[in-house]
Amino acid sequence: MAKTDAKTPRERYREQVRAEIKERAREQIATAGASALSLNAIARQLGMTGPALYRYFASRDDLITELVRDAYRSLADAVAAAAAGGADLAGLAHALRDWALADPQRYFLVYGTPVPGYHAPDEITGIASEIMATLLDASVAAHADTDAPVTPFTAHLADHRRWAGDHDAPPAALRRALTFWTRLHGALSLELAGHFNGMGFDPARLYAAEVADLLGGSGGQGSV
Amino acid sequence: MAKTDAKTPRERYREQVRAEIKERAREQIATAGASALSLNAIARQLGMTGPALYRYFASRDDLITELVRDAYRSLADAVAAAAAGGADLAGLAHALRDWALADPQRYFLVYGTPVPGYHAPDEITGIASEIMATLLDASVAAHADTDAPVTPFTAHLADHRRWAGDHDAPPAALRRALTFWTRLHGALSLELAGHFNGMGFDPARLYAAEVADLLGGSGGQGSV
DNA sequence: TGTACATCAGTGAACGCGCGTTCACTGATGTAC
DNA sequence: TGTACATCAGTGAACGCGCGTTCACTGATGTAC
Repeated sequence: MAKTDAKTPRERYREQVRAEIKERAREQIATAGASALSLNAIARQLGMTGPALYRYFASRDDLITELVRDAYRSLADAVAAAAAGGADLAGLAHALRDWALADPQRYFLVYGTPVPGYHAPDEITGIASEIMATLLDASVAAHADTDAPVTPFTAHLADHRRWAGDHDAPPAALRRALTFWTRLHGALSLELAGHFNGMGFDPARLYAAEVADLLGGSGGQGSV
Repeated sequence: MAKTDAKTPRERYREQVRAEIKERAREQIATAGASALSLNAIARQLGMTGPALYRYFASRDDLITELVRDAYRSLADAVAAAAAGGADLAGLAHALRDWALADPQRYFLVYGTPVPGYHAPDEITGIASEIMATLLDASVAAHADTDAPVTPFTAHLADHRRWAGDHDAPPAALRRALTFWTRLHGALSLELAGHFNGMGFDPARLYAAEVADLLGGSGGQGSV
């Protein structure tokens, strides 16, 4: 084992430089948005010339695609780690928020304004499925499903569950996972984009209220 | 009256050219995203040279800011028109979705990834307040408030209602208006960004279910 | 109605810039015998 | 251990490009008397 994946000094150096390039790229994005990312500027920060970066990334687009993939991967890992640590749906929700607040621009790399015409590589859709699967597991574990009423939408989901893969979650759990995703994204993305600034209330409380509502003891919207 | 706001031919011409510039700008944004907007390209499409545009807009940033303001204005008008036409909260929700689907990039001009460091002019925050006020009106009219339970979050909102201006909506209505906004934005923005693509279910039904849930007859998440 | 003047839309040349990317190369690091 | 060769990170020059913006100007449109 140590034999096969032993790394030569050159390999280790390569990986380190790649990592530094990405790090600077992330800084640029955080500072001025993804569209401002410049290979030449990154090279300058690393004390190199522009063309040197082509030893590490085939093109600017390649670098960005890799940053997007890393962001997805990081989110999937954060959620999976929380689940592995025994978190329930509420725990996942707060892991999600922590992850988002730690680096808002990383969040927008995943959920921000799409570039028209851009199509995500398969690897990314695979990671998205991973996240969904973790959500579905927690959603099933959130019980309350046995006596859940059948509604038009849960019925629709029961018939259109391609996105759930081969997960055997009951319709109410499908609905809960989906709602978890859309509602929390709504609250989070408005918060991160600054739309709550100056409004006066505490975004963390809004978020907590939405989470509590999702677990939906009694009365839906308005119960927390 | 006809005297004071009568427009000279020159004024009418100016307004028309300004409108054409904005129209082309919107097309560019819809095609390649806001970062790809180019004054020279717009001028070319209008059969002019680049510098001519400076008769109409002080700078590229100025043009973009105006497009953002127009987008806000258009949303406020759409919502106000629905309300004036007697729409209830559900009606506003569908007016919002129609507006968003009519031009997704316009939606992202309002709710998309923020440019770090950009601060919206006062005029825009004013329009945002208008929208909120319309939402609050409809939220109050959505009754069910008398017997609404006091929750930690509604109590918090009762104490932090700066965003509601001098609207006298009761706490449960504040909560409903806010939730309306965040939940529908969550569902809409994921749909518009293409995150539901290939998942199999019908986004319109998801949206409708969230709307029904907001009006919250019986059982919160899971009732529709 | 006609002439003299003011307004102002649009041009064309120019400035300075930074970008992504290619290419032939140098020189250091690693490998084989 | 030492020599010959291969690998490969990084350079520097160059290409072609398009950008936003300024400036002095031309020429058409509108205004005043």
